[in-house]
Amino acid sequence: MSGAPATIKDIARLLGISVSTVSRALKDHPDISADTKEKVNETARRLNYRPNALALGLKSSKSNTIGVIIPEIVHFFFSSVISGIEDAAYETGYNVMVCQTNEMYERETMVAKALLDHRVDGVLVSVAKTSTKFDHLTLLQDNGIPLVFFDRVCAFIETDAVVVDDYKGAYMASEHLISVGCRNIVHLSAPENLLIGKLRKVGYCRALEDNNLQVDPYNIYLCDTSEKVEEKIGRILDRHPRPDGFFAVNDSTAIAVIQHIKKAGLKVPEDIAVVGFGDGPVATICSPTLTTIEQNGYEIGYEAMRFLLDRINKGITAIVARKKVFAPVLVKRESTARRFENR
Amino acid sequence: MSGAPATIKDIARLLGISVSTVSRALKDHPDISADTKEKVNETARRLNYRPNALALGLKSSKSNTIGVIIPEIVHFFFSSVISGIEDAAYETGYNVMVCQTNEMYERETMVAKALLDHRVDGVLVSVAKTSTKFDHLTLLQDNGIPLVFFDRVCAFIETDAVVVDDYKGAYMASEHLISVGCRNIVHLSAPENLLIGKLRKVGYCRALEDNNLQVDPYNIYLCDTSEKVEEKIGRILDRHPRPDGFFAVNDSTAIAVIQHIKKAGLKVPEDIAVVGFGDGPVATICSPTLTTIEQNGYEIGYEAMRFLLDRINKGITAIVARKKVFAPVLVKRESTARRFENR
DNA sequence: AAAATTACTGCAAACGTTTGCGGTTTCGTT
DNA sequence: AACGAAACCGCAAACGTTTGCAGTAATTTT
Repeated sequence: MSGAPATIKDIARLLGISVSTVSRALKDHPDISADTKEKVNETARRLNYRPNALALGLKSSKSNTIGVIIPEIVHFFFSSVISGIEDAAYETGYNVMVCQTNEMYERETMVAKALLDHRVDGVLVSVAKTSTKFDHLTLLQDNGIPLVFFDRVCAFIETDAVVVDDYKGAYMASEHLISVGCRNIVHLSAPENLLIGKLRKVGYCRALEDNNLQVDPYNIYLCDTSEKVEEKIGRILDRHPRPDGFFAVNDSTAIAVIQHIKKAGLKVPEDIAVVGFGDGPVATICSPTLTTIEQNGYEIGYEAMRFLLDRINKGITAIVARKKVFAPVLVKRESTARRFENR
Repeated sequence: MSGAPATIKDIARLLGISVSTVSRALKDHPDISADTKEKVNETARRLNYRPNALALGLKSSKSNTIGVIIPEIVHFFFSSVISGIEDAAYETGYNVMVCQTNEMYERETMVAKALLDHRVDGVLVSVAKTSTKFDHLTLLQDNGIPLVFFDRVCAFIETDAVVVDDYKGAYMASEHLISVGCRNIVHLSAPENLLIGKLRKVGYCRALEDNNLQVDPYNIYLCDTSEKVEEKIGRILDRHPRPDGFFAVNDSTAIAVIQHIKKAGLKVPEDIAVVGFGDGPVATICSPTLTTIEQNGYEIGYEAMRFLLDRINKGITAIVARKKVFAPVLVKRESTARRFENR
């Protein structure tokens, strides 16, 4: 009852015919008589025969598996991406190997190699914060494994990418803060080696400049987690003049800021307005609800998978690098809901 | 540059030696001279040689891959579980295939077969809400693939399981509501075919009985998502006498309830106290913050993976079914923070 | 009745690895 | 000078599958 899975050989032995006949019968090959096919199929069913994907993969150099390299799974945006990838993969008969890097470069290189070992047909990757070298990714490409980036793109590698328009999103967020009267806006940013960190910062700067506000370098903090907010928020709120707006690089940072502002006895949005990035479920749960930039992880994952399938089917080199850029949407909520204060 | 991965044959051909020698050299076999080993290793490095896991798997009937069947990835608890599994797998050199069922029985059967096809070394599963037949899971066992359940256990299959003590958690939650003076407590429950749904309901009932409160069947609603809350909350709040406490089967349901109570002009916890289950990050972000039962997904995933590794190493039948039950912890927050009202 | 067709089926190689066994060298002993 | 033993190395089979080719039997054509 509980043994090794049945093979084509087992069927052949049981029926006293050759494995090639069994193989052809199972694939409904015209060479095989209806009678034999019937018998083979019946026996296959009875033994719960299932073709060995490793053998198939070895023979065809196709594993029907794709890899996903992702910084953190426990994260609304990233888990949404995986969900989109999963659904797209399921529809097309692919399996998904998920590898979490926990933002560590070393682990990223390890999992890239593991995916190569497994001869995955393609890899979707969002790079870790700490990754500055990318040999492990070009290694995949050099071995004929197509790559598609999502969200965290690596600028040094020429391939497809699926992202939201980080620059524009940041610009909209910052301009919205200006439009509700903020004049001293702090930006809590992600590291610059991440393209999203850089682009969102540039969007912030540009929005200020276009609205005749000075970009004060002291208003830009490297601060992209709630832990770092904990560390730095005290100093920031004590500054004179006190900032009147925050644009945080992601929602959880923004919410941490809101909580600390409230704890300090100040009011959001009256004293300080806050905007996040991502529009996760927390944005509607916190109080006040959070104005933020929508970023549809599911769609991003789904589209990235479509790109990858294209590359798998057409050959890795057949396509020039494409880019799918989702337009960001500003979702206005309570954390910026105040009357315009003209000066 | 961008071709098929190098094989042991390529190395053999390049060096004019046999594949067996190369294979042994790479494994540092004593039969092979230091000189040859040196040359082989150098060439392997130069060609970026990586052993083909499919070939290894075929030969050894071990894929070094485990499968995870999970209802929904975009879910704090489940993604935490995956994260724990991932980390434990990474430490032990396993890869993880993640399959999302979206709570659909049909999809669960499909992914189970796909995992069987890939000859995964074991499977971790949390069953879908709609699953009432489990042939697809016994199929795995019958093929020698060990199974371990986490959270959503299937009572009809004899194998290891890792869960929190749902009964006790529900008991604690309900008793806590009673202790802050609630006398008319509604339970929003999950379907009974889910063991967690059943156990949490029983815990609720028992807590009431033990405290000399009648269990009113009308106080138990099948309602385990925020959408269902939307549907049913109006009728519930209109009842006379109005409920003064809610014990929801999970946090997102609890928070949806809180939001609707507030919208109805009532106060939490003064008019109605609310307890959830899960202790996700939302519990500290919502307002009032949510009293809830802690459920450490990461630990559950990690431990489930340990169980599975045990079974993989010792053989599927060598172990009697074990159960790891995490003790639930009641985390008291604002949603039940009110003075005790003795009658 | 012989030849040609049709309808089936089997052999063997290949995918990339591992490994038991046997085969050559090369030495050191006597 | 001859022998045994190290020290190296290669052959071939096996894992489960597919597939070109060749083979055999039955049926049709001439």
